[in-house]
Amino acid sequence: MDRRQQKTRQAIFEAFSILLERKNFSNITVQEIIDEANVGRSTFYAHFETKDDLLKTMCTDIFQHVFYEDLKQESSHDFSHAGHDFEKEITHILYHLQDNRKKLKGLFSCDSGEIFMKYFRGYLQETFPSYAGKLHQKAPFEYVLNMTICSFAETVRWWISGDKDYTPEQLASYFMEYIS
Amino acid sequence: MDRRQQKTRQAIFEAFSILLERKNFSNITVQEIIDEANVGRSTFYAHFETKDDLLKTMCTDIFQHVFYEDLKQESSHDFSHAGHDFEKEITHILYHLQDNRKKLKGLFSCDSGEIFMKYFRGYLQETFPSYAGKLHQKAPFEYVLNMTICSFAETVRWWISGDKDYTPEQLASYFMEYIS
DNA sequence: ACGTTATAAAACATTTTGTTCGATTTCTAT
DNA sequence: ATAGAAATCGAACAAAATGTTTTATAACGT
Repeated sequence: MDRRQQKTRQAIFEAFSILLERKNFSNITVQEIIDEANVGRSTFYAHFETKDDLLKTMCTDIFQHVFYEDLKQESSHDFSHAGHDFEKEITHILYHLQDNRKKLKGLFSCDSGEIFMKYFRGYLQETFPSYAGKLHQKAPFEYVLNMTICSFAETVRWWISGDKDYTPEQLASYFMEYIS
Repeated sequence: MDRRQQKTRQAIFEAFSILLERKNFSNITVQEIIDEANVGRSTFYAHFETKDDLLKTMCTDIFQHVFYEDLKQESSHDFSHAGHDFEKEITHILYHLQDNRKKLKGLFSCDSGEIFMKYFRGYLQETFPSYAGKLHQKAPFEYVLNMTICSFAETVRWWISGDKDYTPEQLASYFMEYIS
């Protein structure tokens, strides 16, 4: 990828991130984004179809890092094998999310939050079913799984949006206690 | 209130509700709303400042009914007295929400969902703290309360959005099992 | 150093928004 | 029933935002 493209892409991402902390996604105009990012109008549209597209791209971008590139580098995470510890797994994800705190905060805010959480839940669908399956409850599995995923996503949101100073270990233990 | 005002207000609410099931809040134009509602442009703006205002008004409108007018008519709900049963309380709320299923479904959908859930959680803040206070967990009260409220809101969303045919009693028991 | 490709800047058509005004209909109170 | 008040319609309008196109310039990779 061309250096210039990387630069503009990054500039737009950062500008967008900053603006999201200041105001709602729906009230942000393309004009404001390109002013903050200091790029031309046509350049924006060369990279993204619409503002929605920008948001979606940013979501996949972040989660791609958190769930694949970062996590995959560490060897100790084979979800499928028997002795695997769910709480440890959660803690690891929290560490990687913590590293992206700055980028994440804006995305959690009001309008964009809905889209962002949708993506987040999508990625959690890959990790959580194997754990939720072990909980034997009277409620339908479908319900328990959905709730477990939502609860984790909300836990992270509460942590990041509220600037809570808990460590990943603490937060993971609170979460585990809550869903147990 | 003038009959004409009631009629247009209702027509706009219904049109909006129908459109929300078809497409995202942010992609709905005022033009589409007034076409569907069959009212003039100036009439729309006589009732609501903006599309956002319409959404907010509709949210408060619904919850006002569900949490005050409907619930207050029944005598058996004194949250403060000692023998009060949380699960019964939940069940009651679910009954009233069920009556508004049609109106609610659109509001839960993507873009509007974030605003709607915010209002929903706001109303739950009045009911839930007294219950969440009784759960003694290691996690901060603030966290447990937030999670309990979110979990209930998500439970309702899952129920309504997914057209699940569980009775309020069933759903309440699933929820109670989940948070216990 | 060369051809290629991204960007900037400005101009533009289009869409959506929100306002205004006069004519018309519908309400309420008497 | 009727007169006065109030809400609606519809059309026209200004303002703002979107998305596209063009050309010249600058930065890139080989």
